[in-house]
Amino acid sequence: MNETELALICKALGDENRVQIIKMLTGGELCACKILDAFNITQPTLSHHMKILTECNLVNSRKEGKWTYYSINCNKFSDFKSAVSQFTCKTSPAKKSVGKCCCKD
Amino acid sequence: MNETELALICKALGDENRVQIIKMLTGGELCACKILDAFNITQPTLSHHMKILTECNLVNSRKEGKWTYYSINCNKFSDFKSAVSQFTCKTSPAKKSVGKCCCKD
DNA sequence: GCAACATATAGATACTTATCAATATGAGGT
DNA sequence: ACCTCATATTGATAAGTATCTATATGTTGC
Repeated sequence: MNETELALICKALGDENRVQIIKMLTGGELCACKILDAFNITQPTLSHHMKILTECNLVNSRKEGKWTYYSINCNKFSDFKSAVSQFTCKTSPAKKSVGKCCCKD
Repeated sequence: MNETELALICKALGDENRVQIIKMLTGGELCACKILDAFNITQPTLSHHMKILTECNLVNSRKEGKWTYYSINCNKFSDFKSAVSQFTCKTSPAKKSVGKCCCKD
């Protein structure tokens, strides 16, 4: 996963409502109305959030009759998790600057 | 890590410049000027991005003389990674709706 | 076909954000 | 003290976003 896509997914998760939605969806597929019940937002607002989550492919949608069901896109979500985990945390020693910035070496 | 904090960190990572900055910092501590060199942005813009990254504690800053050095806050970053990985991906079967929404069961 | 329902879209508004130019702050060196 | 350099802050602006109300679309049942 490249940085552009990673940033896009992070942006999608950069809203507490949407994090909560993802959390709900980890329990399995849910219909929009059920998600809506859990929040203090209007139906169009939920629709907006779901669009953001589906457009970055983090969430799948499926229509069945009148209802729309949402679920986590496991493949994309795994990609995201592994992209995040690839940022390994090296505690490199600080470069000693002897009157010079590191940049000027 | 609660959802509020997770969303805050994701929002910080929801900008491609900042993702790139984090990526650079995985190689170890860097001074601001070196980061600036790598981007096509002005110095105040970088300062703005670094503020966002430090205010959510994803990045440490350290002053040494005229220079400011940035590094990843490994603890916070680990917390973030584990919070993300805790969203396990259950591929639960879709609830069969027989003329009813799942919500109305 | 029509009414009821679930969801999406359009349009408006308030808020936030990314960016820049200009300026301030603070540290070192002369 | 003054100049230079690195970074932060301020203020402005354009773009993006979260939310709402109102309306459109599409489905189901009568």
